[in-house]
Amino acid sequence: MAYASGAAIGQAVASITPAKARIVSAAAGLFAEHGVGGTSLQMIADAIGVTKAAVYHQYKSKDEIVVAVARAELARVETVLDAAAASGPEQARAALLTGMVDLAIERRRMESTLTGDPVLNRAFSVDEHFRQVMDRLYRGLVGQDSTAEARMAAAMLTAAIGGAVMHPLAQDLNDDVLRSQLVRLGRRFLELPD
Amino acid sequence: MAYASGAAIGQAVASITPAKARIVSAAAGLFAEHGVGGTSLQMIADAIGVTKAAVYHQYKSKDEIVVAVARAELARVETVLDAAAASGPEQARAALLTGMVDLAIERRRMESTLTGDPVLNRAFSVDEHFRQVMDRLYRGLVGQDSTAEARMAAAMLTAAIGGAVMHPLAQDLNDDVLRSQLVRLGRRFLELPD
DNA sequence: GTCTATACGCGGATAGAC
DNA sequence: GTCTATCCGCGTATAGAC
Repeated sequence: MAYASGAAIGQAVASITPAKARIVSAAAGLFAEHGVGGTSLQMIADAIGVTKAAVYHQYKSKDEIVVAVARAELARVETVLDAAAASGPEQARAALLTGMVDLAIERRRMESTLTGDPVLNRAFSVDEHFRQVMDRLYRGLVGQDSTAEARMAAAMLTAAIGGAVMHPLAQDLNDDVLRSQLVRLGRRFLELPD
Repeated sequence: MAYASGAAIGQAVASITPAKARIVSAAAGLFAEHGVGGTSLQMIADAIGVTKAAVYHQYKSKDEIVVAVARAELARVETVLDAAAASGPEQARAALLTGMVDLAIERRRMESTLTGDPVLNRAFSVDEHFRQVMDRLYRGLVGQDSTAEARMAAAMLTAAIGGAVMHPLAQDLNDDVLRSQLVRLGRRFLELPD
């Protein structure tokens, strides 16, 4: 399959009908569990109790569903960025850290797919809007300077958060413990005071 | 597909014939690029220039190939652990850190699949031998205590290293810069002296 | 160890009725 | 919006010759 040009990811969120929303929601969960490649339209259809044809009536291809899921997830990151920006320049970094931690915990299962799935990643990596959002995120975390060290710190921090929530070692920790530890330890990457 | 019980992953490394080694090597590369679900036996066969049937002669199912790949990768982690242990208790943590960094850089492209692929992850997470190796790894990194914080620190550090090497922000850094930054920031995270 | 040939089901995708 | 029915290709897997 060709998997859509990432350009579509960044488009304005089209009017989402309830039927489409159900599909995107179900698809997101299945992608998280089986990966994009391991999720069939039949599985998505079954999950919401309709036939494949009904799914196809909403989205012309699996590709479009992938894009819709990616777009929805990206929107959540933007929400965090906006909220952090609104909290003022002083607390922006800390707010960004806690916001990203919350987001990662919320979608715990999903996280690995979002950051690791080859299909999703390829779609994302060529998408301009996605890059802009990520750029905002990294700048918010490490500041304006684009030294190798600053970039690596941001890379490691986001990878650490995303990877830790679904890590086997963290499986038996409840969300609250997980959150507090992630925020606390995450500060070490940013060299923020405890 | 049923995907093998993880138990098989931990079995002693069977005598690996050259034919099997070629398959495992090709499969590992393809898994990294397309994910496990996105990789067909036809792709593996094509990659090494034989037919599907020839592949099936070596491994009775795709499942077995997945297990073999996982086992091979786990063995590399064990090698790092053994080397670190041999370096003496004083330098063990630092040696472990640099060893894991080297390993991650070596398989840069591969890393996301290893840590993120749902199929691989599920096979791993129920595998006893895998857990033992990971236990050794995180004990080596954060010490004997099994507090939530220690476990989270180990999870975050391994995720950070694995995730950072394939991170968009690190894409334009050469291996040497990447290595030194990872070790430096990793040490800071572990609160080891510079 | 590798091949050709083949079975069988599932995946994505479409047509047309309700 | 959803259905039934159908198409086609590819995926896994097996049999048997060389």
